[in-house]
Amino acid sequence: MKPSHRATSFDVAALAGVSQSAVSRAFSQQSSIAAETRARVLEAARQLDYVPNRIASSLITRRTNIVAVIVGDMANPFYVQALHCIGCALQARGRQILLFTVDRGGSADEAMRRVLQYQVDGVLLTSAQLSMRMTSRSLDRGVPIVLFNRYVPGHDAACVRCDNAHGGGLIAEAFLRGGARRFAMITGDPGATTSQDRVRGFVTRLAEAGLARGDIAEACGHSTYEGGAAAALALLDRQRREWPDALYCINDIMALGAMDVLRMRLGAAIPQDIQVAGFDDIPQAAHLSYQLTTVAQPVEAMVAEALALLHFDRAGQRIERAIDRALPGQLVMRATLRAPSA
Amino acid sequence: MKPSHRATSFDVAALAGVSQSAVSRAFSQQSSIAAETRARVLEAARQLDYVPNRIASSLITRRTNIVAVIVGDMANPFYVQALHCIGCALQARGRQILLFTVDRGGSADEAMRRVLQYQVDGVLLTSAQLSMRMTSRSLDRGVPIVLFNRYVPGHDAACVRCDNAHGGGLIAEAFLRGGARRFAMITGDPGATTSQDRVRGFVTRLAEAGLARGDIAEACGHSTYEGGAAAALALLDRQRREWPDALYCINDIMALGAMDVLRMRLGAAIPQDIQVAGFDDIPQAAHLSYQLTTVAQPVEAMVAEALALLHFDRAGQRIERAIDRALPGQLVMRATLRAPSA
DNA sequence: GTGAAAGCGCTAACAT
DNA sequence: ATGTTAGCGCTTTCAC
Repeated sequence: MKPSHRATSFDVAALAGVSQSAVSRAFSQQSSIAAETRARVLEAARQLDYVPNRIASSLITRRTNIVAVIVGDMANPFYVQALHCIGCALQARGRQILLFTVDRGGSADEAMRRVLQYQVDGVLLTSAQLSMRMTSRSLDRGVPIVLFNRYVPGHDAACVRCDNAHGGGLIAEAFLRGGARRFAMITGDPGATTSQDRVRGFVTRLAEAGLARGDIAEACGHSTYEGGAAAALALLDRQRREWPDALYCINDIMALGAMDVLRMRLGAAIPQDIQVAGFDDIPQAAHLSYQLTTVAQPVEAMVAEALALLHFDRAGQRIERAIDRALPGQLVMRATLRAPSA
Repeated sequence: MKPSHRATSFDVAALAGVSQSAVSRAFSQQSSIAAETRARVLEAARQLDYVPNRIASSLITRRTNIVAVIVGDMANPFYVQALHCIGCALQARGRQILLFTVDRGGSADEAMRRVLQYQVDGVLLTSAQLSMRMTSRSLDRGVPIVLFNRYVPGHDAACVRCDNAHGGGLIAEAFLRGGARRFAMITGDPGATTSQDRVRGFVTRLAEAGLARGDIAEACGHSTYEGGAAAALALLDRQRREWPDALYCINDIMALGAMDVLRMRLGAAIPQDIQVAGFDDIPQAAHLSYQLTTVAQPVEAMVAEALALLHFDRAGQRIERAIDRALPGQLVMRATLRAPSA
């Protein structure tokens, strides 16, 4: 017969005929306890369906094994992918995600205020802005923060990101190899370094080929399928002969919207009439309908790096600040770019 | 100057010149405390950047304000949508999600074992199987479980789902109105009631129109884009004249894969050569490239219902079991079905 | 190797 | 209305 309520370590101790602290030791790896005693405790625990209460233990150990993840844009498959990846990596280390969602482009300060109520071991922030003040509050309390793909110059928090400028350059080169002459781009949130860097790398590489930024048509879209579609329409809904022959979208989700408008609304053939490229390599980019050429972010490596920066091992220690790790992305050639003319 | 470590209620009490319990009361709504005292406490808390530690308080209140959400299929946009919706609804009530991911089709038992280490207020399970034994363990401990779209007959846990059979019928009727004669379907995990019900409703309605199940071609795909593509290929890669003129996919993500194979690999025109319908109404179904006719699940209502069944108000009380709430879905007509011939 | 005892930060009686 | 006190379930010295 089972107790109607959770068994505690005292219940187990009583059944096993040992002290309560022996029960605690039985469930800890590095405790000195006789193998025979541990076995007896574990058996008693099994009978009572006892599992140590991590919430209770965290009170004294000061580690909850919980990491807060603040996601700013669940509508972008890339961040879903990242979230999934973070979850797997964390679970493999016996930790869990406490999830906080923030409206697209919104401030994470409100979410952070809630985060601080829980004694989380660290905070991972994806695609959301966090004020300096809030960052300091968290860091001062000994709660490390790592920004995922959202570097803020002069910001105190550590940051892991794809080398966005480098990736933008990769796309520019691929376009040039494909024989593109007239360029256009769809940019994202002007305040986000992600967008800025992806644009800068692209423009810089084009400048090396003799193209002035003024010659590159551009529209700013908000980073959704619909945003990409609207931006493409604004950019290209005019006389066909004025069209660019290459369109760079600073992320895949907007590229999908742009492609659909191009083909379905404007009657363009891709890549014959216009070449298209994105950034991120979300799963949909590989769909047969799109076959989008893009830059793949090294998500797994980025997640591994981010978790490393959270410094779980040396809890409570001084947190290094202003770290910025940029990992190179990789060009994934698909069907929206012309193969280099041989 | 700030303390290098988190301030506690004692620190605040000392600064405000009150007792520690007064601090606790100041942060609780329904406590009797003089407005003047509360103000003084709150001001002291502000100075020390104090926030009550929910982990600590949950030890005595036995409520963590944390709800475990186990997600079995992050690759299916529908469950991402549901997760997002759950997060928003929960946050609005001051609660958070502790996220657990499980491999597609895998058992949630292992995740549940981890869930039980935390004192969560409830568990929401989407797209994953949970053994009876594990369900009982959770329920016996007073941790309520609600299955989201994964009804298991005879299972003890409460369940909220879309009326999948009804939805399947809706699709069958729409196909019939569109003049379809020869039917095919791509089913999902044979063990999942979601797939079974969607198939049953479809087949039943077709039977009423005089079609035997044996006349309906079918292939089983695993519920991904690739799975849908592979199933479509297996089902239709033969002489064109043998083709069905209507293809029902039991979820949208497989429908996208099937459509792409149909158009790009098999040269079919949709809906002229073959009509297609899905189920879920994921965001991609509305993309211009797909314009997929489907059944929209009432996600918001389902989430509201699921949270209601978690019974946050009456914590620790007897949990009703074997509840099954099926909410009707709604047909969303788009371009992959022919309009009824007038 | 094991038990006794002291907290971790908080809430909730219980007095006053 | 406020302070005092006793825990919530656990880990961790500290003796033995």
